[in-house]
Amino acid sequence: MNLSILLKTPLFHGLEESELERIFTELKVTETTFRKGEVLALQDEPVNRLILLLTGSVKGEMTDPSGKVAKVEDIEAPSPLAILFLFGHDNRFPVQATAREQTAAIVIPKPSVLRMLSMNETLLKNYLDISADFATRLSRKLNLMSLRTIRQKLAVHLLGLSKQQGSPTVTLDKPKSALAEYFGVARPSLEREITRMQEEGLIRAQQKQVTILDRPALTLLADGTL
Amino acid sequence: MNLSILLKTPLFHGLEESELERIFTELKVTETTFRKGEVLALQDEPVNRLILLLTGSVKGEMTDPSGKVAKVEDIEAPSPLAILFLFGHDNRFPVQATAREQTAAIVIPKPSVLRMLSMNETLLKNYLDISADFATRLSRKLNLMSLRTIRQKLAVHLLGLSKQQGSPTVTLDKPKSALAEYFGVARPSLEREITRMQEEGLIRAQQKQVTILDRPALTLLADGTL
DNA sequence: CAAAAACCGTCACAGTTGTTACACCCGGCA
DNA sequence: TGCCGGGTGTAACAACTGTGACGGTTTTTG
Repeated sequence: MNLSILLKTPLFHGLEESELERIFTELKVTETTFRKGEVLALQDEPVNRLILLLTGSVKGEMTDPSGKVAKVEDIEAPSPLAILFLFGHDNRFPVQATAREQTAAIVIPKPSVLRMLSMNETLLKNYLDISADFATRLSRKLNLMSLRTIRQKLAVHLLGLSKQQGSPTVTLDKPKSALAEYFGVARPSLEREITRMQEEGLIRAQQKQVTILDRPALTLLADGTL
Repeated sequence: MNLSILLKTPLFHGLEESELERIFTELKVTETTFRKGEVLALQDEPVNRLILLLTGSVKGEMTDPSGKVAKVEDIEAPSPLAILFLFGHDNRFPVQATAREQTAAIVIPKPSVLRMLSMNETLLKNYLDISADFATRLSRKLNLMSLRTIRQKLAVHLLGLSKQQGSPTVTLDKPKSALAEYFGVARPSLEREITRMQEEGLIRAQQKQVTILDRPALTLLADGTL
């Protein structure tokens, strides 16, 4: 197994190769490969193992009882799968995971994960950090979704980007259609709101570049004061 | 310090008292008391310690730059504070935590938490389970908030309650006004939707009792097929 | 380089939701 | 008993958002 790839992943970052080898040997961890279209995990199946993607990518689909696909999420290697749902009571995969291409992964049974985390404090910290970051994103998105109007969501998101990029002029990270989907709103509605805010002089938007013109007003919007 | 209280909390459940004592002695964990109104944690302050409530309760407030209070959440002892945000990068308290009454808590610095979790596998599993359950709730609520219409939210929520209570007739856990707030919608809008669904024969609602009459239709709604 | 695909901006219209307001019921409490 | 306060049911109207559609632009890709 190629340990050097693993050492570059967030989960095993900072570990010595020898240490990792020791752990994997003791836990009898093995590598599995999936061909395109193969299913790594079924929706609603209990999560009893940790799946770590080494190469390739996986498609997460939420299929309804009626058979229609609801939500899709793509996960690229190297990355863990459903790390947040490995523990807890009544923990099941929220989506069905299917290989989008030839994909290599290591699969570690839940009890072994526990042992592994006990064996190395760095590993434990990495695991906790990854979980927490995931949870933070979840929490942030929940906050966003809790906002009433598209205007507010835009305000919050733009201020966040501005803070993150350290400039009043921000570059949108995704196409606007994807942004609309992220907000959970229709694309034309998002466009309309951008147009309005521009007409009102709150922002200036050209292509993927958006400049914040009236920060105080945006802040008020984000606060829900308005 | 009263360890027997702690042993009943989810985090320390299943541990021997002697074991817990050993851990706390080694980590030099101490108990702190807060008077009513004292601040346990500031909003946006980096989370560098785990706060475990022993007795009393805490009020979580999200204050805006303008000084207005936005969201409130209450946490009763015994319970950990912001357990999900202890790790991760750029992890800060999402709310300001203020004691609502005389409150006792133990505060464990982040490095000590890591050591503690390394020392005992049961403790580690408890911690991971608690985090995961929290994340699951978060995820579930996010799903709910992602639904477009109030009708869908109601369908999902009712089906969930029905499954949980094991009966087609469910008892609402909160007053309808609180339910509306949980959904993030206006109360009259929720009432209207309940009325409509009753007129259409999907449910029968009287007071806090709601009976599911047309489960297939509700399921379709929940799937987003409709 | 040309065709295909993805993205963008905009519109009219329909549907859903929020707002505000009023009446009612019920339990606690002086 | 009579005055609250919280929770409930309902209504009219305004505001916001989604839908479906169209033409134009940019990017990808063979």
